[in-house]
Parts: sequence; structure tokens; C-alpha cells
Amino acid sequence: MKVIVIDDDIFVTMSLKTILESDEEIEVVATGHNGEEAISLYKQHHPDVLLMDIRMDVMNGLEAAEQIFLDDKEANVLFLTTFSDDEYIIKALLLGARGYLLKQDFESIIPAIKAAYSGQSVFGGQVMSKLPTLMVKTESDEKPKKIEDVFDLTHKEVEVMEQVSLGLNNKEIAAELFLSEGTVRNYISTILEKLDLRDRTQLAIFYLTKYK
Amino acid sequence: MKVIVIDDDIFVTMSLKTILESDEEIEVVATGHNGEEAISLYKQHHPDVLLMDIRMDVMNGLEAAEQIFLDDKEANVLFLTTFSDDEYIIKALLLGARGYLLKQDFESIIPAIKAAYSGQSVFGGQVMSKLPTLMVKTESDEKPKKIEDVFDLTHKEVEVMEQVSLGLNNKEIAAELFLSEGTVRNYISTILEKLDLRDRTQLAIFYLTKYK
DNA sequence: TTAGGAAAATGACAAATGTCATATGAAAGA
DNA sequence: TCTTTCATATGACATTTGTCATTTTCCTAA
Repeated sequence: MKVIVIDDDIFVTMSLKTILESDEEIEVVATGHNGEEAISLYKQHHPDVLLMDIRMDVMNGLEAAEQIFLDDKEANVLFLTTFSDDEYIIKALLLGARGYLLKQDFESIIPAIKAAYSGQSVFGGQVMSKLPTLMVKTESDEKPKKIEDVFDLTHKEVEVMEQVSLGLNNKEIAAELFLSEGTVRNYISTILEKLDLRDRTQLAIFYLTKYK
Repeated sequence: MKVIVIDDDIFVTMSLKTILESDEEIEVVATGHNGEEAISLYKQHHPDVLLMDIRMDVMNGLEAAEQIFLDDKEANVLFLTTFSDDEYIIKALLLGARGYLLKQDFESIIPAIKAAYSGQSVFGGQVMSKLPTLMVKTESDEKPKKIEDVFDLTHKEVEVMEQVSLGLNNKEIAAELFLSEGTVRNYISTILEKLDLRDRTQLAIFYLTKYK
């Protein structure tokens, strides 16, 4: 089984190489220290498994993986990270990574690599248990586009709309944004016209379902 | 490493036992054929890994796992299934399963078990790549509880609330549900009181964010 | 059989909402 | 410089909304 190891820290790559080669089935055919090296080494060796850090200078692991997947859809990429950086987990998954391992778990790296080699996906420690919550968060953070760009709303209009979508009435919004109640009404009136809606309830529904 | 294997089909448990024990580190301490056996065998042996089918008579794998996790939070439960039944994947994950393997991948079961034993989570074949879409789907149609049960709303009240959350005004709701406008108002009035909200906009927001 | 709880309705009223015309000052563009 | 747009504001107005008291009709469980 041919493996390539990529990590910023030369000490890490060295240690990993030693550990991995203590297993007779594994051969570390190359090591590298940034994303660009990862890409060229991958093309050169086409290893069975690519073990790669996420945070690196020059080019980070995620970008490198993206390139590599363009070249080889079936690549077995395992990410190796110090902490379970929440933001990266989802991205790694979506890219099609075979795994997301924690550097702490030294002994578990070999079984993980073997599982990945046999086509399984592997996730270290607590990573998996975080997934449900993470999924929800990132999915919902992804607004298709900024509403103000799509419908050409001014900054203030957007602010007012957000307050409406929190369930405030005009008086409360006025207090919240330091405006007169009449002004708030006017804003809402123009927002409704721009979005082709009838009343604040429709506005709140629209905003919540399309832009939240 | 002590392993217990649970599967409806005696042929499967036998084959697995043979395959697994070809690896010198693994010892199959027991086999069982339904969820209830799984629970009692687990309590008896406290194995390092429990390999279990999902679909079984008497008690299915998910229910059994739930019980087992109550007893031992750290249990390494690997599900074994014929097809990657979408509905089960999420449930298995939420329960805290260590893995979700496909029976087809015979050779990959051993590395998977070893990875699970070392604390990793393992997912067979295409299971992982399905996850992002599955998450979105199930998260969104999993209402925590029926709102009418939580807040003691009548059937009609629920209907009215749904119409409000679609953005209809009272006249439209009345037409839609064959009621008089006044009746609709009354309904809304009582709904608001029951849910401790002030107006229809808050009602729509509440319904959309908590029950949709 | 009777009491009680939906479901449905009406009328009256106050408050909130949305529209419109109009106005001013500031900033940005032509 | 002139014009437009934005942010802000007011007053008047019609409409919608929410509340309350009260009534009728069914249906069901005691």
C-alpha cells in the first residue's frame, strides 16, 4: 500500500513515516510540506492513500484536495488535523475526503489508513458526533445570495426587514433603530413593494424561508 | 479484541465469525440473532466491538443499540447492513454508532473493526457521500413534536395557523377553510393566547422556525 | 339525559398596519 | 451645479388585525 504524507511540520512527516512503515503493508513513497507539493507528488506517484494536514502555508489541504479530486475522482484523501476544526469538517466531507483524523490519536492512524484503503470512510475521535449539529449550522448559514443585492434594498431597509422577521411591531422597531414609527412604516411599505408582498407577515415568511 | 456478531441470518454470523477469526487479534466471543440477544450478550461479555445487523425480527438493531448505549455510553457499535438504507444512516449516527458498514464489502470489515476499536468512526462505501443530502432532508422534516400536542391546539386551530404561516390574510383564510372572517379572527386570537404570542407575524415566525 | 366542549358565527371597538402626499437635509453622480 | 437617491419625518386615511361578549349548534362522555 503506497502512502504519501503531507504536513507543514517536517517533524510530523518524519514521525509519521516511521510509524507507518513499522507496518509491513505500508510504504511511504513520498512526503511533502504544502498543498502544491501534495498535488505534484500525487500526480507523480498516484498513492493508495494521501495523508494530509489541513492548515498549511502556500496552499492548504482543502484546496489541494480539490485539485487532486479533479484529477482522480477516486483518490483516498485522509485529512490530518490537530484540533477538530469545526469549519473544515463539512468542507472536507463535501469534497469527498475519505477521512478526518486527529493527530493526537497516533496508534489509530494505521487502522484508519487501512480502512480508507479498503474503501471506507474514517473519522477520528469526537468528529462524528459533532456532525449532526455542524450540518445544520452550515446548511442554514448558506444564504443563496444577499437579499439586498437581489432586490436592490438599501441598508436601512434590510435592517427593518430583519426586525420584522424577529416579530417586532412598528413601535418596537422604531425604538430599536432610533427612528419614528412613521418612518418604519414607510420603510416597510417600500420593502413590500420592492419584494411584491402584501404585509409584514408575508415579509417575515419570505425572509425566513428564503434567506435564513 | 473481543467482538460480538449479531445477524438474523445464521449463515452470515457463521461466515463473519470465520472471516474475523482469521485475524489473530480478533476473537468472536458470541453470536446472536436479534436485538434482544444483542443486549443480553453485550451485558454478559462487554465486547470491544459489537457488529450488528439493522433489520432483524424481535428487536431491530437500532433499538438494541439504544438500550446498549444507555448501559455503556462508550460502546463501539458497528452496524452492518445489506443496502445503505438511507433512513437508518442518520438514526444510527445520532445514536452514536461507531460505523455503518455494507455487508458486500467483505474484506473491508476487518480494517473497519480495527479502526472502530481504536476509537474512529467508519462508514462503508458510498455511505459518507450521501450524508450531506440526507442530513438536510431529515433535519428539516423532523418536527420535534406535534405542535397541537405541545400547546393543546384543536384541529381547526392548527389549520388556521398553517394558513397564517403561508401568508394569507383573514379573508383568504376564511375562504380557504369555509369559515367567516370573524371566526378566523377568533381562532387566531385564541391561538395567540395559547402560544403566548402577540400577532400573526410572530405566529408565522414561530411556526416556521420551530415546526417546519 | 344532561353538562360541557368543540366549532362556528356576529357585532362592536381599539390598536396596528399599510398607503400616500409631501417635506428636508445630506451625499453622491452627472 | 443640478439631479437623484437615501434617510428621515409628518399627517391623513382606509384597511386589517386582534379582543371581547355573546349566541347557536353539534357531539360526546358521565
